Amino acid sequence: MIPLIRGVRDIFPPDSDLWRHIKNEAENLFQDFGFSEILIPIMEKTELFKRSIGEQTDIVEKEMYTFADRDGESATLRPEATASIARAYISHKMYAEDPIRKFYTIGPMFRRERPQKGRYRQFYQIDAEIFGQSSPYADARLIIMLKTLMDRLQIKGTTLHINSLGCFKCRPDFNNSFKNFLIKISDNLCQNCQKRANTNPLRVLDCKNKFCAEVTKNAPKISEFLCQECKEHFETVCETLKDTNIEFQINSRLVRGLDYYTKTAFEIQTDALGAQNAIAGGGRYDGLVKLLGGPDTPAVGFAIGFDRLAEIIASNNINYAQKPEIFIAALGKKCIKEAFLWMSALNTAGIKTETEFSEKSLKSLMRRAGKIGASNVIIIGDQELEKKEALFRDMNTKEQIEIKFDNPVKNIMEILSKKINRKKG
RNA sequence: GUGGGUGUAGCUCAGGUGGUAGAGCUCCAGGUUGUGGCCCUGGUGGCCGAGGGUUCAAGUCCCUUCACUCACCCCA
Repeated sequence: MIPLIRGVRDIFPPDSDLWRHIKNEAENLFQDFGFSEILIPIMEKTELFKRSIGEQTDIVEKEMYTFADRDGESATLRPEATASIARAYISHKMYAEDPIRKFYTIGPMFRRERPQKGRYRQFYQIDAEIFGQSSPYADARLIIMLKTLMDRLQIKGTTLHINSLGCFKCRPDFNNSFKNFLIKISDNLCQNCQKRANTNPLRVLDCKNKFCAEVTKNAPKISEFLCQECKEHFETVCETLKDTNIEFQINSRLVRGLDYYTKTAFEIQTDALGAQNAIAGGGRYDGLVKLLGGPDTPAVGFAIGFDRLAEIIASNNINYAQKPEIFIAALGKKCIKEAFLWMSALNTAGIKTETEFSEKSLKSLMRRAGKIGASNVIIIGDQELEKKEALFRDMNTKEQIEIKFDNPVKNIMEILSKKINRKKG
């Protein structure tokens, strides 16, 4: 047997049933919010991710699946979706026809980290982005959409953390002040943070080391440095969330791992997945489109960890598998042939129907019908074949009635619709 | 990249001081003539992660290796 590549996995029933449920809920919701689907490549030129995510980030430095294509070009398996969507926005000059665009995409991402709970090398993200709207209402709308999805999927015990990272005008001031602070307390920081103090100071805030958290307690806060524009922006986002009854907490230590974020940053956290506490994260990235060679375009987006969502929902033990409406139990060769024809006709008519192709006892067939959760069983044996009347059994009520062989699809649909009416009535 | 834990049937796991593998669930077939979920009976299924060593004899001891897993790191 050929083993799997580390960090990748197969998703199959019952998990894949749950996955389909999540995907459907997300897509329906996004459509309601006016988002269109965009499909983007699994791989891109390496340069795209280096430029957008940032050379100094962990993702680019050590986690990307980068390889030389046969012509020598450096290609990379996408570690996230935002860069590609921004690239697509620019390369098709979408802004020319309508600068305001709302997209979503669902698919696999690749990062070469050490696998652990809720973390895989091939993992799936549900991603949504808004281009061309600088208003804080765009941020709020996205967060509302995200929260609504969590509610619809019945994800409980989550907290929404939100922060503002400032913009290109005010963040440098904070960075300088923060760096100076770090230099003073440098000796008390962990080794990692001492390094980060130079390369990517904001990340020090994110350190889980207790001592680092302690000594940075009195560090300058980014909120004190925000320019008027950023401040108002953040306040409006927070107010809007309050007005729409969305609970959140302002977390001044929330920093994101990608360089392109500006202003609003947010994360949905859970304690259900061990160390992997983020199930969704996002924020505003007003500089990215320009950085990638497009016009100056504001943008905001988020990504949800699909695998993590699925793992949380799976603990509810709800079965999302499709169950057949009808199972045809056929006894003997002739009846199996008849059953096959009925099944095909019913499938074509849109009724979920199954049958068994091999000759088995009725008991065995009934067991199978019960096992796969069929609501009704149609029995066709030699007696029925002769009378040209099959037996229709309701598996819940155990009622059995006879149905004529002529036009079985029509007869069966009539029975089924009567039942639905009875349930409604 | 660094540490800890674990590797025995499809799944969950038993297998003191070494003597050539078990249970529950699943699956399959029966429990009298053509009817499911419960129950009963029987059956299928494992080179005990892989390689090497010690021994008359190793799932059980030693070494090596691989995989999985959790944590650090980082993020979704």
